[in-house]
Amino acid sequence: MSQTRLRVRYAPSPTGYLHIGGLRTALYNELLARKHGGDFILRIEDTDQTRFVPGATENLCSSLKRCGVEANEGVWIDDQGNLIERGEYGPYTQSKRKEKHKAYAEQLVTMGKAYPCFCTSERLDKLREEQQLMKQPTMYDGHCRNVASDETQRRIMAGETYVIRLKLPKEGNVTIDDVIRGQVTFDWKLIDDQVIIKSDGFPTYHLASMCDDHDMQISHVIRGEEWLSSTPKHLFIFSSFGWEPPRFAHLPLLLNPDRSKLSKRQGDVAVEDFLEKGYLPEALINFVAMLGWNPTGDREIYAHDELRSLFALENVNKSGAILNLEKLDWINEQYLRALSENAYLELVRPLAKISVEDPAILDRALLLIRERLHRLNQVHECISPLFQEPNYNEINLTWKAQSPETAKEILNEVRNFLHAQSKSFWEWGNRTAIEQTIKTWIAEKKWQNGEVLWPVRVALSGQEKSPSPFELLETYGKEMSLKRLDAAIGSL
RNA sequence: GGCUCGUUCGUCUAACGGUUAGGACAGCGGCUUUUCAAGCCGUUAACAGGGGUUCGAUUCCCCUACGAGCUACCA
Repeated sequence: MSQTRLRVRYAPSPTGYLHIGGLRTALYNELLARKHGGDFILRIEDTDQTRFVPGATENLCSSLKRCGVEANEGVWIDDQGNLIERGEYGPYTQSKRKEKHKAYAEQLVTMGKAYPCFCTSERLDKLREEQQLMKQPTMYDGHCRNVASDETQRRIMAGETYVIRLKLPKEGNVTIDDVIRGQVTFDWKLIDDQVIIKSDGFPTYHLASMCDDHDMQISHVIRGEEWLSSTPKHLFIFSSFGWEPPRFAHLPLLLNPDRSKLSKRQGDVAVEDFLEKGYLPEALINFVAMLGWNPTGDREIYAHDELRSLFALENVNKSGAILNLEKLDWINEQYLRALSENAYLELVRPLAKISVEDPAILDRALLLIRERLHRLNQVHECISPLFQEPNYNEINLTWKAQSPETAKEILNEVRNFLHAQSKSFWEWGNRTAIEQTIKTWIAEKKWQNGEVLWPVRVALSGQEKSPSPFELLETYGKEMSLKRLDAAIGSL
């Protein structure tokens, strides 16, 4: 086998957003390319004019970019949001290659590997109906397969609309050698004479994609399992031209909880929605990479670069995977915690969406809630209770059977004790010392921790469930802490 | 209906003929503890079924069941 350069491609259609399954396909392509020092190409397959969505290509590119799955060739979005193409095998937008496809199709016709078909869609519909009624396989009946070439010439000249279909063998079989699935065999007679040029002159996926793959010297076609059964047609195109086909690798599907093909109806599938919900791109990549493949089975967290060096296409699973969103949350937490304080704060500050007089206090609070966060979109709901004006009538300031009088008395003593503390007591980072000082003092007073700490904590947070009083004191500082204690005392 | 693919704890997975079938998430229990969260420790839980091949099958082969994909002038 010739020693060709490894070149892979991700080739989505611009019909909307980047699907989470598409992200995984793109990622596996990218991982393989990076692992072997090959090329990863992004090609846009926009041959279906009826499904084209304006802005979809930009969206696709920017979602990929945000996730760090970047092609080194093909369609690319620059920092200004402009689409550009780079590389020697362009154009990388399929509609711009229409003439090449048409020429290839005509070449197939002259070679006797394809033929023009004049059947109307009405005839085809009727045919399919009849076949279904008779429980026959629904296939094109070959009506135009053997029309004499001078007649087809005449009808084309007469302006009849037509499509071009592949003239597939009627006997024998093909076997494809899939990197992931091994050998898969199909009978030719069960494969339909696929349309390769539509009546609007545009090629279908089958022709366009394979010709482009050849022209762009793609060495491995890594795509979803839904393509497995059309691979024989693709192989036929390659062999008709005498081209060496790429290796094929069909990835298992991503599934809904009911095991059907993952769809929008059953939850989020758009990468941008996941990002919007506050999953970190690195976490999403990590998650999606583990859906169908794991380098060892005893580790869950892998950085993108590690994946690049460990990836092995032949070890990808054969069976589909349901998304375990709880695990995604967990992975996201791991990444959230691994962030440096500054990186975390910069990410999270704009999401607090509350106004706090002292920005330093807000930062401290943001750090305080970090370990309670699963997703970034929870920042606001987590942080805002800490800055709401407490309403002490709605919550229980007393611990267990404690009387309000006792609570009030204790809070008063705590207030005075705290008031008397030196400036260094209130410094950020002093949490452990704060705890120690207070606990020692409680012990000296012969109090129980609970009868002091519950009222203090509730007075500070205004919540029955909250971070510890020590953390709150450290976060709020002297002024805010005393203010809240006073307010609580006043309410009792 | 036809063709094709798939099937290890609820979920994601490890195992490439010999293991008490491992890990992770979730669940459950405990510890810690002023509450919650986190953390730590422990624990429940799987080879779809039946035939082969083999000294030995989760692993290889066949059948069945179930699930899925495809069956367009969509990709």
